[in-house]
Amino acid sequence: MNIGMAARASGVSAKMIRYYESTGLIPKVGRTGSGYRDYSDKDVHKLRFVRRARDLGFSVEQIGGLLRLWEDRSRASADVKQVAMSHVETLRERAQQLEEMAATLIHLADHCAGDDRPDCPIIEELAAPGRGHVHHQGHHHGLNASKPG
Amino acid sequence: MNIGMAARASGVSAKMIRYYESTGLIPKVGRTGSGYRDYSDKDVHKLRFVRRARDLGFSVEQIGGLLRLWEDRSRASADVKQVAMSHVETLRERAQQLEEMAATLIHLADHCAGDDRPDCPIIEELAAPGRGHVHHQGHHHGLNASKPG
DNA sequence: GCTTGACCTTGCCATCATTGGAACCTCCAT
DNA sequence: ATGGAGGTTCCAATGATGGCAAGGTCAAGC
Repeated sequence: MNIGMAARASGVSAKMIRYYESTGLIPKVGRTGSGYRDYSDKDVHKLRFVRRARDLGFSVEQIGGLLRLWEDRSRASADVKQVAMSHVETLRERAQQLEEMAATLIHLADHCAGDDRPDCPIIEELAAPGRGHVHHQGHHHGLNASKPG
Repeated sequence: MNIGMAARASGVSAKMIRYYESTGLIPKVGRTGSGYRDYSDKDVHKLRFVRRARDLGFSVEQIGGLLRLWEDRSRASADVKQVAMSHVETLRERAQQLEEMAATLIHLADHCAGDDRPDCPIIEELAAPGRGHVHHQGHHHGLNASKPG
């Protein structure tokens, strides 16, 4: 099966399949005589696994761990559960931080008339860290890069 | 004031101050005879504004808009409020998606014994999209890049 | 057999915010 | 004068993905 077929069947773009292969997340597949990658149903199965884990917010690195767990028939279900629950915690922390930001903004906006006058407590609060509630969490990096939708 | 001082006073790293200047988010400041950037209290004020807006999850691009609104004394408070509320909505959507992922994982984990036996519905569900609840949202990019903590 | 179009290959660039490092220059205190 | 702290520029990397370009390949139709 060509990479395009595998992409359609797995929901992982051809681009990403090649990327996953290049990073070692998934093993190199065989090639046809002319150099085309050749995928088996089993390969597609693995790609679907990756896709679903991505949909659940696991990083590619974490998925590497999940794949290893998947293929290790002797591992305890507790090992998998531990990874899953640890990820749940991370997800919830992120969600809560986003909601805290939203709450702070709502709070600021509540005091803004929202009419055609220029006075705006939102801007003023951003400009002058007065009595406001803007939580500054430490390094917050790439927070905006998360555009899940 | 040197860039290091300005960094400490604003909470924006010197590195990022230079970056913001290079992208035009903040205007170029004056230089001393020897080429050092020289910051006034007003410059630091602006940097603090940027910092606080970043803490609230605004993108650098959005902050550009906020700075323009800040400096436009004739703009209506409604304009600011609109930007803020629109951002609130974005934040809440992201938060909800993260929570949906968490809920799905919790659901899977609920059916996992979490003991030393290998049978694990979490892995099985990832492997075989059976009756599960994994929501696959479309493009979801950079979801993991958001490591807020 | 030749053309056409769809598909594959590799490789490089862009994103977004941020950090790190190298190589070099400047300031200040000893 | 020397050392160290801190400034300057430029380049690279992160993570996951999309996009584009130049070229090879395959299958269908003429």
